[in-house]
Amino acid sequence: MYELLKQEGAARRGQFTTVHGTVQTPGFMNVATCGAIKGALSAYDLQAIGCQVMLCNTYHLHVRPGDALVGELGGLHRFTGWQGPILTDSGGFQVFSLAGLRKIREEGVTFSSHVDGRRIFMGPEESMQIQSNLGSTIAMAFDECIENPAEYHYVRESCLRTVRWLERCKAELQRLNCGEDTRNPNQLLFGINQGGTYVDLRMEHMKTIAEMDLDGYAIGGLAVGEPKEEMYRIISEVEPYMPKRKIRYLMGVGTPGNILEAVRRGVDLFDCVMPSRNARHGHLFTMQGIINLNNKKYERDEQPIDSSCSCPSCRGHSRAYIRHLFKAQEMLAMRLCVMHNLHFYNTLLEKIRAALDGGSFEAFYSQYVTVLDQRI
RNA sequence: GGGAGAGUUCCCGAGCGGCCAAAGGGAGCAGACUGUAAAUCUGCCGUCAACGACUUCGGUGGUUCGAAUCCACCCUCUCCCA
Repeated sequence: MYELLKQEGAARRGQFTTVHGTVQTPGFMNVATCGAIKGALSAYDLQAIGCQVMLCNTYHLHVRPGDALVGELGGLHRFTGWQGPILTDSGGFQVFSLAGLRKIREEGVTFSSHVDGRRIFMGPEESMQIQSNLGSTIAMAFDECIENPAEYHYVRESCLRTVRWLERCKAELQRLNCGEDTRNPNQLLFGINQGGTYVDLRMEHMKTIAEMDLDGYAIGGLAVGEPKEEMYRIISEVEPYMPKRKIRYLMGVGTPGNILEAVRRGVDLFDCVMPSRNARHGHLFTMQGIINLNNKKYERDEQPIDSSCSCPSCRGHSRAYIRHLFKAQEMLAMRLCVMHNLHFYNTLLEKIRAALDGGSFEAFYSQYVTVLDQRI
């Protein structure tokens, strides 16, 4: 259940209560596609970096180790050791990212497994069954994340199909939640807005799904190649049609600046692989901007990654040391950097919440919106 | 002392008369990354006044229109026999 606590312009401060705990919003969800944050972080580490929600992936866990196995072992919470809220993405993004390996039909999508090539069929029902087996707190509707650019006609047909798929998802999850052996009878369902870069299709689609009384509403299919101004415009245009009393999630976004802009336009939840992936590649986020620790200029830099940061990595580790660990290909380099970047994202959202609480979000926004995405 | 083999650009290592500034790795330097097929991928990597020029393949001479590639001697290293 979403509760709106305070508003500054379109920006919302709220909280979202689930059976696995309450999420303070705006909030960031930490991506653990295969049940773990890449970079050797355990569920225990998630507490240290201020994680509120863990995000796992339906397709990936279905391929390996198999949702039946996870279910048999008590579901994702027990399996991973993370007791807080878990959101499972539906596999819709893989319809986009595994484009070369799949075929879309009305019933669903056939994938060639990226692991062993075997054929995998996933439609709305299958996606819900898998997510039910996984026992996540929040299930995402199975959608088609459309590539960009795409033809108007194709996008319109795809949106209509995504609506039909959403109806099937909702019906299937209701059925599963009533089952006797269900892992989480309270499993929630979020719908996903699509429409590419066509504002009229976006609005029409949003209006349609807004009437379906879902537990939350996501905007998908953004940050897939379009200019960021276009993404901001689409969020602004679609936002008025999103239910005010439901939580709103912008999928897969983004840079710290993107997040600030989206919060300002009324978004509550985010997830992104950028902090973890970039960390593994030596790119670190700080309140002063972005640094690349691989650069020679940090060879003798005794400062921590970010002097104003209180994460475990910034306590007692210098840039010079972590740079050395990268060059020596020590796993600790990635671990320290992933912890820092995720701590940074979770803390950034915490700062945004504090600003909203204090009525100073606009000031915070203008101070940091350009600084944070800058290379220094 | 005798015999066999090897010395290539920062390192390893291909090349064995022109298509060679010299394959491929590695190292180094820089860039990308947005619901993760990503500890990945891309670019640069002899020098310069740079769509061209110059200097490189242990050293010195030589053969040839042309040599990293062939010949002679020398230096260094490795292995085998004494």
